[in-house]
Amino acid sequence: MAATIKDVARACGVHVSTVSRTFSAPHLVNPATRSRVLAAADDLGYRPNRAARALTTGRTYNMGLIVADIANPFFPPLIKAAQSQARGRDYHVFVADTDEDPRVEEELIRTFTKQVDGVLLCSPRLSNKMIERLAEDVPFVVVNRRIKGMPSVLMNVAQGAKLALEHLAGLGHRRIALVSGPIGSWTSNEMQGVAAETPGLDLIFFGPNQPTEAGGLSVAPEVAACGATAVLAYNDLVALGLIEGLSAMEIGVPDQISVIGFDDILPGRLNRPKLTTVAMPAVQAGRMAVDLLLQSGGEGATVTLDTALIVRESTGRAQK
Amino acid sequence: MAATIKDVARACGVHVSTVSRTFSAPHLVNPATRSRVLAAADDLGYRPNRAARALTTGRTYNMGLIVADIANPFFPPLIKAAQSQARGRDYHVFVADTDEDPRVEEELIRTFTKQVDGVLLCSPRLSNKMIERLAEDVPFVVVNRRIKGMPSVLMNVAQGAKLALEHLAGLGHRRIALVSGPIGSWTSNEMQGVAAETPGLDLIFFGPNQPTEAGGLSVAPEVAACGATAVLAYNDLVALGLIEGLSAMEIGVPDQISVIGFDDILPGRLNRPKLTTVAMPAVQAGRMAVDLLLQSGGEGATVTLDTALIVRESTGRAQK
DNA sequence: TTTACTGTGGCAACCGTTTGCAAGGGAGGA
DNA sequence: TCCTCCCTTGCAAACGGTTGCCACAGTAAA
Repeated sequence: MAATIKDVARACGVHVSTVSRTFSAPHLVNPATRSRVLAAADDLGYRPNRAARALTTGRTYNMGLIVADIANPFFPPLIKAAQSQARGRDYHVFVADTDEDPRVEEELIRTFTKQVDGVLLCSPRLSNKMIERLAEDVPFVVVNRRIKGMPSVLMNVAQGAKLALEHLAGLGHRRIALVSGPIGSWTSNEMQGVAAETPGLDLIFFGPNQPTEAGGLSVAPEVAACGATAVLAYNDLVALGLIEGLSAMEIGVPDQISVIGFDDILPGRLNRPKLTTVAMPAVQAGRMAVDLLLQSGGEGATVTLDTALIVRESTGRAQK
Repeated sequence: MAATIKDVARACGVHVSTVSRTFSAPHLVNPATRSRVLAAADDLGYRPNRAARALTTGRTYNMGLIVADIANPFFPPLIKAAQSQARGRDYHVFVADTDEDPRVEEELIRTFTKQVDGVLLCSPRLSNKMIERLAEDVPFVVVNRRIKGMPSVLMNVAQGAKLALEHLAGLGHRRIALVSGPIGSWTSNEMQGVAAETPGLDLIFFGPNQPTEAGGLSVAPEVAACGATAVLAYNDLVALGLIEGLSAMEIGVPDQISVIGFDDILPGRLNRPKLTTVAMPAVQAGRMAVDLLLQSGGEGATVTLDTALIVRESTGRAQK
């Protein structure tokens, strides 16, 4: 069995409280004693049991990070950024995947409660109301969702969508397909909102769709049939699936249809044609989310991060 | 504050032990009492504190999953499979990323100790010796690494490499470049072993390399210069980077050089040319690893899973 | 010398749960 | 009627730490 605080105490003839203080309040113990304790601890391979410590202090020094789908390349950079930021603050991040299922999401949050000091909720599929209820048990920071009074990290999707639409308009596109994401996605709503407000465009909405390659693949026929010369897709995965589906139908991108995605994930950069996309500041968002959780103590600060249009090869002039 | 077992006990006039038993040993409590307790618990929104429970029982019903790089698309399917398998066994999986850094890996394992019942170590970068030492504190299942006496899930890399080399030989390739992965990678060693034993081939080794797109990109010039007509890459990411680098040098794949990867990740399927690769059974591996951890209690069972060659567009006949 | 601190370390309660032990009550058999 | 036995529940000690309080030096100030 692993050594406990008692073993260390016995080994160097002091009370457990002295050992405890050696680790959690070193200034309260005499340097000589302290080094004796440290030596004994090192000798026995003692490491404080974080779970036990959490029981009395209420702080676990862990945080949870819940994402809808780890397999979506958008998330890993965010996750890595959060983990490394947390590491710098002496925290650890536990990641869990909900499989896009709100029930799993809720269950996961419940499990995290009491095992972590807070949860980073990325692109949640739960309703605002539910999230607010769960927030009574554990502090949240939500990413890509706006909930009143709750700290959140937002990516400026509206701005990105605007840039994308302007880019398409500049290339002569008028009839544009909007391929949205899953129900309950804040991002999807933002996109649609901006598009609807932009004058002079002829929009066709498709959705809801799975936010994956498969989702894009399956709407490809409808998109092809609707007469749009350009597509704004929910995310890069959808865009990629769409291009795949389109080229299976011998429809060239960007020659016959232009496609823009969101996120700027790796496969989009490797794809032929390379994907034009709205880059989301995932790394920054991961970092900010951690900081917000640690600083705010649950108070509702909102951080909005800018997005940027990256023009590559999947968009071109509209054909007449 | 969240309700504790005491609140529930008080609310329905029984002792805490009765409440405890209602949840962890229901058959020991009178049905009438049980339902009273359940009602009160529900009323107060009581949920057992898993950390506190773990303190006495020694079981957390959590397991850790450590991967070298979540951003490598190879891992997410494995992670998802492990999570869903674990969920079916009433367990939860916490994922952490080491950034390919052995020190972070060790630190993470230490953090997990006592917070989980076991750790799934995927493609570890730590030395065998270190892993064995750490195994004294927490049970492991290692994936893609063979360590004596330790339960492990292996993917039959040797078989896959053999298939790949046969495929290349069949296409007339003789001079083949082997682009390996990071130091300490078992997979890399397996590949090299098989290649070295295959007669009639003229092999050139390149390595160690980062197991990423960047790694592939940076060896591209050397590979191009070495005169090989085909490349076996450590994984798909490296293969993709390589193709990218090669095409930047106006070298066509597969016309001038054939490339085979390992893993069968999504970007490889979307890439142009679509990547020929050795598919790794990541999903199966994730499931098996969970089962092994739960069943074996640390005993050293070894499971080997088959791989399969998937021929797509990045390989072709050798040019004379 | 007394007084008043200050630095150090022991004591014990507590965090939320589990669990071995024992006691009380009722039922059934002798 | 008395004795067992079983069912149900309470009691209290753990699990591995933390922390407020108190006591015991020394030390410096009065």
